[in-house]
Amino acid sequence: MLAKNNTITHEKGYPTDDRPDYLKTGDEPYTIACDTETSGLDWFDGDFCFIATISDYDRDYLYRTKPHPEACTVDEATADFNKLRRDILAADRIIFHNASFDIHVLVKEGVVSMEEVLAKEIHDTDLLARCVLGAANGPFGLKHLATKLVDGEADASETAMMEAMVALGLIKKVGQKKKPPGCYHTTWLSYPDLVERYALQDTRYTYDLYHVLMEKATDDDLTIYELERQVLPTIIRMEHTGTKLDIEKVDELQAKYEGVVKETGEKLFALNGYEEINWDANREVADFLIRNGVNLTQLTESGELAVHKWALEKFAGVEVIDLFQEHQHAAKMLSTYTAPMKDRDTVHTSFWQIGARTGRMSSSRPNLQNIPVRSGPEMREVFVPRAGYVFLDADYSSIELRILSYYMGDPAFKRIVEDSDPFLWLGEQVYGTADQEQWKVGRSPLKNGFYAMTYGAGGPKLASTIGGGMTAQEGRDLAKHMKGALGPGYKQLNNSIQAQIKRTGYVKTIGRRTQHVDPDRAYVGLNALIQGTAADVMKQGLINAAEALKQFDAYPLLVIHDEILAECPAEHADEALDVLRAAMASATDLFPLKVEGKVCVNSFAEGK
DNA sequence: GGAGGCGGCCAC
DNA sequence: AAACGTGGCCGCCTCC
Repeated sequence: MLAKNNTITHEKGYPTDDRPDYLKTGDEPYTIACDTETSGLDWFDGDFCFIATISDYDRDYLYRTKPHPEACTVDEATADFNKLRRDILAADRIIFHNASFDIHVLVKEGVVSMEEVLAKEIHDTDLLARCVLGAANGPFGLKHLATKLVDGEADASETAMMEAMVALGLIKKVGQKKKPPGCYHTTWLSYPDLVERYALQDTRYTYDLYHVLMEKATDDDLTIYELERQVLPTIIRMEHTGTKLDIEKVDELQAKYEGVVKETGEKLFALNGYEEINWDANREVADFLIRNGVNLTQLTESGELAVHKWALEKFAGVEVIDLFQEHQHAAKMLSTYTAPMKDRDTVHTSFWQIGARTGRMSSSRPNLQNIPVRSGPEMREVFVPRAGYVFLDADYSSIELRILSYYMGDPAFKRIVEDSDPFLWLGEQVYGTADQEQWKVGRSPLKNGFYAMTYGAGGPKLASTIGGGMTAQEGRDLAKHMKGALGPGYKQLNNSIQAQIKRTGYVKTIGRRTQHVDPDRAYVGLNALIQGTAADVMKQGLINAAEALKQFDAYPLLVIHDEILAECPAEHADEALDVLRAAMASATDLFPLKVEGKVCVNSFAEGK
């Protein structure tokens, strides 16, 4: 049974003597690692920090920032809080594991201001690990990395605390991931020294991990890590600022989609002989559709009858199909998009700075990088500029094609990409005429097909991407023609990338970012190189954009892969847009970048 | 009840 | 010869 023990002090929580010398870097700049223990994960929404820990080259420090009935009075917590502030401000360099979260917590608690902490040299062992080990080689949790690189027993350190949580009835079993709100705080109240030892150890792991990874890092790794470090403050500020929502518009959309669900639901209910049916249960839906005369044939991965929209495409116009599709779309809008926005004035997404293995960012809770646009602009009307501000929406135009032409190095193709509409040119090459009326495939599907091909699609996949009843053989022919139009440079590039992957297991982007690719999937190499290079460009562009927008009191809010949404005082809109476009375009001079942009007075919907 | 797989669908 | 890529997240279902 776990014993309570409130008497330990935390001046030295780690056996420092047996650590290698390179971890004991007492030199300037004065370097600390810092970690916070919080009641939950929503830094902007009511959670609080009860412990902070700092490790430097030879000591571990604990700060109880909230009182504890047995271990810490209000006065002691106040003293710890003030000491924490002093010690953070005394550092030159601060290492976090996932800096974004801890910085939000420290700022929200009032320990330091955003400007005070971002003035430090901030490091992040999550980003560093992804740069050094390769972003495809996760997981990147602190415990996992520490076990691999610092202390083989690190994984076990969590077990004791999990046992305490089980003893308290907070979780069912050791290893359970989902924990109730305030779980760590509640555990601290009963087992303070246990939780505090755990907190101290994490910070020590973070400090050591930084030095171990720095030892391993190549010059290239440090180059790309430095880019990540430079962009980090902007991303934290974007999360902190958040995006304003039109609450009434959310209500309006919710009411509209609820109406659609109700109306289509009632008609479908009637078609099912007034028997209840769960429209999210695919087996039930398949049975229902068959009973209504729909001849389903396409199968899912596991051999069930598929009811997804591509399988139902050929039945378009059949009443039961149209009703079902409309019902599902409305349900999707409600559950995924309106629900997380409901009754919120501002939405603070979390960005994962290296969220994708290629180096792209991802967004979650909620994901603001996949707000619907193809089915209509209305969901984007929910996102509005603050009073007195407008949005600036700027995106890199056909950046992937520009990167492809850069890597191909073919001057003629380069000119086509830079000076004309490359997809009109492509259609002309494929169909032998500039007259689009005579093309079998229009510009837009051709564009989709082209990207599918460069990402490794074969004939059948290409055909299904383009749709319109194209056969697999026609898909193969089209791929052949498109490759022919690109000239020998395309094949040479693809071959050399695949050869390098089979030889070394990776390729490197222009930002020196390593793209590890499974040699058995070497055909994804071109995509990895292009998408990764686009990510490098965007990150440099975001750095430039944030800096350039400052003069107008404007700032970025969102990054959607090749697009930046910024907020700007209305009176500077036009000038700031020009500056933003120029800043993004100056991200690299290896190839010309074209940036298109719009001022959106009312909402995000005007960007498209 | 939680974890994870699956089917499905939104974006670039 | 053939293989589209990168994500997040919804609800259902099965397993434990």
